[in-house]
Amino acid sequence: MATIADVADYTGLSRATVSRVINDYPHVSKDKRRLVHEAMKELGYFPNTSARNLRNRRTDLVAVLIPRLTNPFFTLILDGIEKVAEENGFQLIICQTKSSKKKELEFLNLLQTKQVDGVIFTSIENDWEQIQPYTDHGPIILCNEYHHDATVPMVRLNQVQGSYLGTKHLIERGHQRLAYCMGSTSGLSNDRRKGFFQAVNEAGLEVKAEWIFHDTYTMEDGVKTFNKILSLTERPTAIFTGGDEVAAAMVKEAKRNGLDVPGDIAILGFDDQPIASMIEPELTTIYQPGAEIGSRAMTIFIDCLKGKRERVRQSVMELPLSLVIRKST
Amino acid sequence: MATIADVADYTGLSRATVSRVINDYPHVSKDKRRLVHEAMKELGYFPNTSARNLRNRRTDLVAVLIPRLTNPFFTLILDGIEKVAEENGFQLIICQTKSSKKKELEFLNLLQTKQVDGVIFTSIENDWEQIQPYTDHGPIILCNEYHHDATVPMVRLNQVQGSYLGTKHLIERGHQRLAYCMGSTSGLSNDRRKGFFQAVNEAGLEVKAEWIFHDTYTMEDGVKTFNKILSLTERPTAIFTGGDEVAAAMVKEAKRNGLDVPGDIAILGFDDQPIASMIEPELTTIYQPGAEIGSRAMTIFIDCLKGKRERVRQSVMELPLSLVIRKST
DNA sequence: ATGATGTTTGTAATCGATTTCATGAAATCG
DNA sequence: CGATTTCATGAAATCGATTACAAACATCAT
Repeated sequence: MATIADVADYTGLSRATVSRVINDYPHVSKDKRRLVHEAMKELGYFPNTSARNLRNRRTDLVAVLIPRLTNPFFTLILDGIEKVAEENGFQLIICQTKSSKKKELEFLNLLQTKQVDGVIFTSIENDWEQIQPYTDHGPIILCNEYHHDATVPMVRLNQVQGSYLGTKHLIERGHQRLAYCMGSTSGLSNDRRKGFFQAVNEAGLEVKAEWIFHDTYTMEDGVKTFNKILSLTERPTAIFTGGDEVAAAMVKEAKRNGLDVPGDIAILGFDDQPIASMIEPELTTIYQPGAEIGSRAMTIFIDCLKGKRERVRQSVMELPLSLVIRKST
Repeated sequence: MATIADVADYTGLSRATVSRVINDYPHVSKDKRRLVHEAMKELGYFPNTSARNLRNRRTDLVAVLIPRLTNPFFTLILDGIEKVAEENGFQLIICQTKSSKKKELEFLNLLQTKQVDGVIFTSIENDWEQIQPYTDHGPIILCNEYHHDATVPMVRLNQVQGSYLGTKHLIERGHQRLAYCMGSTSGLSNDRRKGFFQAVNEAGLEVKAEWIFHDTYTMEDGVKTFNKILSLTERPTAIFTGGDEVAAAMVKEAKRNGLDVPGDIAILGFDDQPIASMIEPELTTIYQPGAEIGSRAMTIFIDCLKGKRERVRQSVMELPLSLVIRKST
């Protein structure tokens, strides 16, 4: 492969001048500029990125930590990140953590070894205490995650507001007995729970303990939980779910039981995934602007890198969720 | 940041010895080895990747070209690629082409400038003629794509066999009048068409021209096409579709029209996407082993890089599709 | 003791760019 | 016209590692 020295020799100029041409610096005469361009083409020369990175102490590479590539919500975030990255000449390295603490830390090596300029987390497994030391080595942004004591910029979704919105919608449709059905008890769930009860309390409604369900992640879980709800003597007339899959499964199960949705029972999804508009009736659900938080996070990242923004100070940007009213409520 | 020279100074050893310790070479005495490790920890030293890459003439980075990050089939491929990459110490740079010829070529710059060791295409827009020159700069693998005149390894799905399988299944269920409904007229579509007619001809069935539909990509298209089918005087009893979304839309529309699936009309999906098992009735569909071709492609890539395999010779690996029988046929 | 062999370490070249500083030539100014 | 500024170019240092080669020393067989 041809190097800058080859181009210099070929043209009879110095490496410095060739470099100036490559980087389009001023103070190079028209002829030499042309001469160099011709030589580059003639020799099939391309600047070596590793050499440039070494010298420039930058790689224009960003590591994006993502739990699962096959989770559409995270690829949506990735898509948003990519858009801004592409516009600004950054490349992304994908780091699939599979929600493993160990892997997460391993990927942070990329930062220490300067293989990347910085890191964007789209989910975080370790405690902040573990992550904090790495902030010395470059910008770290939390996207779709919130850690109380994190000393970096965070972009998150306002889950409280989102589930408040959805719950209020159910109440406005006249429902008095609401079931709440969630996955884990993570920070995300807590927020949603908070929004749910905020709306419920505001309306002066009561929610019985037996109307609250946890550990409902998959479609199978959804079917099980739905049947539990059916068997209740005082049965809720609306269900707030933690995801569209679960909601879709419930709709399916409701119809199998001869119930009309939303006539007999209303079901609210979460996430506005493709399924939401594919089933009958189409799901009313809550849209999370995944691409949007990705773009925002990347924009903030770039600002940090350019020093336009403090990178080791906590800052929180919160984006609202929105209600997508369809036919299931 | 500390450099190898700092570690050398700190320990009173030479950079060479420190390097030997970093890379775990033999012929370093126990004490010095320990000494160096202590110094590295003490100084917070991490080897600089750009410097190593420059010297080693490798980056352990692979560019993966993908049309859309939000397309689940491609993220499945990506997932397969990632698995093997991770096992072998490679990182992936994602290059979203959005099916643009221009972007595709731009990303190939990464190869010329040695930012990556090679490239895996999961879709290809340009003619091979445009791509061919880049093979000089490192391994290029085609994954999920086939170009007749490409001089590189290709891993592809046997679409002919897949659609033959699906069509045969419809015929075995007793259907005599089959509708065929596809998206574009790309190579992929041609293959599927071939498999379809292979099965149809084998069974001695006739397919009327009016039972063939094109340009059916989205759910809306699916609804439209379905209604066209409904309005036919001699109506097909089974529909072979180009994707699960389209099939799902058709199922929905069939039910809306009071038709029983599969009783009145059978509908076959393609791709086995999550929706397939979420709708009622669950879709019979054709599974494409996306992760599998990804893994295979990455494995081949590594072999090429290590010189274990010719990298500028055409080779084709074909993986079979399989039928997932559910309730819609 | 001698030479052969193996271990441990260091010196210096190298990978391929960018950039500081110096220098001479050309342009501008009073 | 001399002084000053701007332009065009090159020499050489630098970024931070790896490695070929050489040298010093220890080990071992003869």
